[in-house]
Amino acid sequence: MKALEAFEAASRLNSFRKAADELFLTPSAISHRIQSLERELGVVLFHRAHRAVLLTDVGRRFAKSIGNAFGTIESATRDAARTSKSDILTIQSAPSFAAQWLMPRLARFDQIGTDIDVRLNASVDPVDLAAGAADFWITYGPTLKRDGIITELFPTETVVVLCSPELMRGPHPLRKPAELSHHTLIHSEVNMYPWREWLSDHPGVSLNLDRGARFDRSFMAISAAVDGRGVCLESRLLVQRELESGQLIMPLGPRGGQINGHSVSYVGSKLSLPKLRLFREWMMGMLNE
Amino acid sequence: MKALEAFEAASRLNSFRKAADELFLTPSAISHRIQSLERELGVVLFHRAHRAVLLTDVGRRFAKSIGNAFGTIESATRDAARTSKSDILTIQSAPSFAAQWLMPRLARFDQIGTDIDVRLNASVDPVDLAAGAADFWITYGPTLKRDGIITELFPTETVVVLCSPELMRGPHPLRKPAELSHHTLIHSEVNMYPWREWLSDHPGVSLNLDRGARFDRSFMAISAAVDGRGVCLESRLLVQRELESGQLIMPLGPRGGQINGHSVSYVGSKLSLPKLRLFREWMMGMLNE
DNA sequence: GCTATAAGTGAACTACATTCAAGTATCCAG
DNA sequence: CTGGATACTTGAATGTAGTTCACTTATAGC
Repeated sequence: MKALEAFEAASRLNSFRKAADELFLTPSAISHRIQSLERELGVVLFHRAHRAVLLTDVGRRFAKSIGNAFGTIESATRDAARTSKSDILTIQSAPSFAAQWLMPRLARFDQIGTDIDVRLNASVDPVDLAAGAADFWITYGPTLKRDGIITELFPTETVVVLCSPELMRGPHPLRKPAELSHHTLIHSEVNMYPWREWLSDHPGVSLNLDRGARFDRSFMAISAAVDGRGVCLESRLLVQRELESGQLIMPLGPRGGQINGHSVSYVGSKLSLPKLRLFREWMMGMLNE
Repeated sequence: MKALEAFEAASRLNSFRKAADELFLTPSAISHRIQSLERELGVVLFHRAHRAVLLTDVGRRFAKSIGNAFGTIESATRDAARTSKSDILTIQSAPSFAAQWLMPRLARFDQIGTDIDVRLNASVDPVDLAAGAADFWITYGPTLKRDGIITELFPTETVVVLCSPELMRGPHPLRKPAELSHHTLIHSEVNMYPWREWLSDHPGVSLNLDRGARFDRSFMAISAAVDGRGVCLESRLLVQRELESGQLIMPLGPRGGQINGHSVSYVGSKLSLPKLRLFREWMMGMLNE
């Protein structure tokens, strides 16, 4: 093994002395190494001439292969060394969950010392888990079953009415469902529990569902509500941060419509990989907190 | 370096214990080696789980490259080890010189301990020395100069009349040139000193040049003479063996026509290769003996 | 809860590679 | 032609790096 190292250098430099210099050894060491290699192979690798060494035919062929091998080893070593984390975990997530839940918590995952680098793609595009396009796929809404793919539902989410605390200090503080009529409704178009559903759970309240702002992403609706532009109806899962910081409040209380919106899918057999198991465990733990 | 060996085995077998068994070491040694490799690279290569190890992402990538590199090293080692001689020297030679001079002497060249394997092609086809089709090209007759190609003339050859000793015991022993008329002439068609030339060097002798056997290769003419089928006119260079063994004699004495028939060509710059220099020296030495 | 297995740790040892010193061979300069 | 310089070889002495050992930790199966 070490003999090969010496041979590689000596064959490249056509000199034991130069090889010795390169490997910070004495020429004697190179000579010993090459000799042991020649003994092992039963073949003369160098012609010892004048005051130089010259490769034999086998030596030249051997040097070529060994040179290649050392090249790949070197580049592989460089590649490995410049990597910081050992594992890369790719997550494709529904944009709102990514923005509202994952992103704020990912820093904490980095800090539990797992040496895993998380790549987060926020997109609604379908992803081919089996092909390895991502390790986890977090979706909102119904999912389809596939062979080998495990889909786990998130804990049941509660959809509540949310608004900025500023709004309570305005001319029409919101204390009862009926008072919603004084406020701008913020609609999330893909929401599984939209204002229409809310209305049917609150008979006696009448609202004009045509007015208000419409967004196709929940995180935009939430952002609008934080800005005081109206009242939104979103899952508490997505607004934990805003509730904790006081940017949003639940004017009609913490109760609300129950939905099973989010789920996470992954290739079942890949759960043996530590990076998958660790992340799944961490995320499920956080979700159930 | 040794760490890579351990890593290669461990990654392939997914177990330190099995890697240890394969390398005739203790699992502890593998553990130390892998750890030093991980320290060097600054990257975790294996997840240590339960009672097994599992490659990380970088580990897997690294293992792939290292595996390839070890594969080429192994096959190169096998190739080199199954070679017997270190160098292969390819000679293309005029057929008669190959058969009559080279072949009988090559065994002696093998025995001077140069670790060179000689491949001999007996053919009159032109050979592209510059392209490495052969190391030496031995030709008979005129040669053309080319850039970088050195052509050395052989020592002057003497062309003599030759016949089987049997012929001397027949009804017409051959003692004077004029007595040739009683014998069958054997013609070598490519000969530079044919019977016609011999005749003009021996005025007063008359021979019918149309009769007799004709061969396009000297070695066939010589063989015919050995078989007692007639008298041939060949270079002493090609019949040394037959003269020594007594299969042929020079009935009219050792003097004869002087020609410069054979020459050897080679790429000048390749003479620095020991195999070329050694063979050229050996052959020139033998020719001048 | 107990046993068996696999890997991790740190100290002690040992073997092997390296160095050292002397030798050989070749080349070049005076 | 002689003497110095260079490059590799050789064999013994040395020193370090890699291995083993004894023990620990952790997990899985019974």
